[in-house]
Amino acid sequence: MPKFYLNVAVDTPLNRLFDYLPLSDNHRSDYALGQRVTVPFGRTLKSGIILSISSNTELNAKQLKPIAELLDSSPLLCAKDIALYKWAASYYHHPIGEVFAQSLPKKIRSGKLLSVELTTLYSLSKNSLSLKESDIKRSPRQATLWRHLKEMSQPVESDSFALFDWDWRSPLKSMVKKGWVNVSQEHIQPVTNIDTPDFTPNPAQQAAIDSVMQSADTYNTFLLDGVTGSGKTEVYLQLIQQVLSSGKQVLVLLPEITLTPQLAGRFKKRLASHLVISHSGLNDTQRAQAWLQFKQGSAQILLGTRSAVFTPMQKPGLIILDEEHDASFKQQEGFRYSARDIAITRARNDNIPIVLGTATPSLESLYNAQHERFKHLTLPERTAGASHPDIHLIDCKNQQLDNHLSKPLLTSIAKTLARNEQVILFVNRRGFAPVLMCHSCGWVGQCRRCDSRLVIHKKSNLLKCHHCGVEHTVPTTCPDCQQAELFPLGLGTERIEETINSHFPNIPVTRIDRDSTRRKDAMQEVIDQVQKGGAQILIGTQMLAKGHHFPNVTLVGMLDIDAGLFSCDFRASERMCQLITQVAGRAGREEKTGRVLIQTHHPDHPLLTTLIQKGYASFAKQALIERQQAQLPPYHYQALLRVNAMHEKAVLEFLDDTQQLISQIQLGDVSILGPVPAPMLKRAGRFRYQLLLQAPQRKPLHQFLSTLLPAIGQLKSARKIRWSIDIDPIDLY
DNA sequence: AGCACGCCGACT
DNA sequence: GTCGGCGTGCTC
Repeated sequence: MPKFYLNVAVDTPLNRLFDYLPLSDNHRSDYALGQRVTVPFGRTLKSGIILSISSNTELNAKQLKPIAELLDSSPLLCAKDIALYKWAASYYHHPIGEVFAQSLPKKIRSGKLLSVELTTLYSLSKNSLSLKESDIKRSPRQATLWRHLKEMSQPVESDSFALFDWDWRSPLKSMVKKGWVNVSQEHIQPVTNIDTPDFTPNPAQQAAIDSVMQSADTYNTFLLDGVTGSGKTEVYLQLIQQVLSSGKQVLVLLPEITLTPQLAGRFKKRLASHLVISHSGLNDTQRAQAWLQFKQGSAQILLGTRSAVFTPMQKPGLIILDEEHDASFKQQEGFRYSARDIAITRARNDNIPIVLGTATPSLESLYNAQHERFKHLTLPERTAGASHPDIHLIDCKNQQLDNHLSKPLLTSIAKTLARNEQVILFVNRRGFAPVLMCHSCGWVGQCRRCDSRLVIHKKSNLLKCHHCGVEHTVPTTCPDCQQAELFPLGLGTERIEETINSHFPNIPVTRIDRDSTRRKDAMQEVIDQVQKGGAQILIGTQMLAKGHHFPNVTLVGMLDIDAGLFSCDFRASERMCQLITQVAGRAGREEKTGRVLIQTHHPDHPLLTTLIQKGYASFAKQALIERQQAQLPPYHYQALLRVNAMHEKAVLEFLDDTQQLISQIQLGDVSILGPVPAPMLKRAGRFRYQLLLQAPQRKPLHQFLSTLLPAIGQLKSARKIRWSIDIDPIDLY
């Protein structure tokens, strides 16, 4: 029997395959690429995937072990899926085994369970249909269930009872017992009542639908660029319907916060198809089920967040990625990837169209559209009922500010409240103030573990480091000069909350940031409270800007946008303009006109004036032109140089070293713009330092890295510090 | 990444 | 003696 070796991608941070022997009584034909295995690795068992089978190995017989178990008789992943994972691993320079492990739902990765669960369906039996309401009056819960089932007029899943806030299980059980309700086990969920509203696309929507459908069987990336309220969702729904009717599947990717049960419900109601959902809020079983059903083709639509981009498709038809610019499509830890860019690669591999939707396109997507790599579709009109909000700048130069609130803003707040309407104030920093300073000697509270400043949290009386999580109690006297002259500098959500409370003592004020919404249902409670209506003020960070829609909010104040104008992060201005545009789009939709007031010390800053006078599209065009004039590439490559050091002393050495390293790295045509004065992140003895790297011309990321990595390799062997490079998965083309 | 091995200083 | 902190090397 000819010998053969299984080349397995093992779930380990080592970037290579490992050779294993087959099980002793197995034949070559028992094995295929894409099968899952468990293998002995070191002294533990790990899961892995067979990526190739070879007839020879470089290892000697003593080093080889047989696999522990073959989990699949037929491959779980097909050649196309494997190719995508391999591409991602090489593109993002991440160990192949971890890429496979992180791209598959936990239960799929290791478990043996691989069958689609049957769905239990409930429907009224024939004899109970003839019942009258009065016959079941004695048990009101059964009556309610009866009415519900009668109304649905077709078999329903148990989750259709979720709308009742009482335990429907036992009344349902007794109804089954009495023969009123039939129970059946089905393979596929029923298609629920379909809403088919009379919808006639406007000309722009129709044009967008037509261009995508014209290339329904070929790869193309469409940038669907439409302001809030221009009807993007309707375009998606029409496209999905058309693709489904040709018997193909659709993958829909959304940012984390957007994928709410409400939205999924809206899709379900409109599309006569089996739809599954995948996001981080679901448990392992639910995710594994969605994965399987989509892979096998029993579900036609998958609605998911970032990680769903890896779900195999039986019959690929279309990919839709909404809010294309959203940062949550980027995985920022471990295997760093951009779901947007992986989705584009997938569409290209599968030869299907992909639609990127947004009201505020990222600059790189806009650049790609300008250079005709993407097709630019615009939806300029707002659909009926939506109105434009006013945006105004408040010049704060030489103005007297009351704890960072200007007079015009305070007056507007008072007027809005008097009309019984609601106000949102944006402050992009949680805590009370970002800096604690000594008036006597200039001492500033700094984190001893990172080089960032400690944020004052007045409610908990703590100084917190927002990077590494260190907490100290707030000192009463200066640690350096012992004077009791410490004062808070700058603003945060807590501070604005305090000031607002003193100005409007009788108005309910809610603070919304990561501190106040940590509790599980806290965000939902806030939303409920706001939807009750009445005059109130919401103070929050940008988490307030996304997803939720507060129709009674007619005034939005933005308090600290100047930081976005001068940040060293080259994406800060882009993000700030996106935020303003999103906020403006949300303020007072429908019958009420919203007003956005932006406090700034730089009302003449070209970014702001362009944005406010001409809108986001003009700002973005302008920003791209400026980069060209400065002979900057349309985008930069950003890499994280991560350095492992062992103890505190090594940090200082490392800091000095970094300056040296920068001068020593020979990067050919790649230049280093310098270390970003971003804080170092320290966690369990690991330190991070950010460098901004720039390639002079457009260059695929992996080429760029092949210049960078050898240079780093030399330094790595020359020095006794361990370091690795992590790529921020932005700007791929 | 883990984990073991092995080297050296500091303790009942 | 031996306990434990951490530098080094290995995982098919």
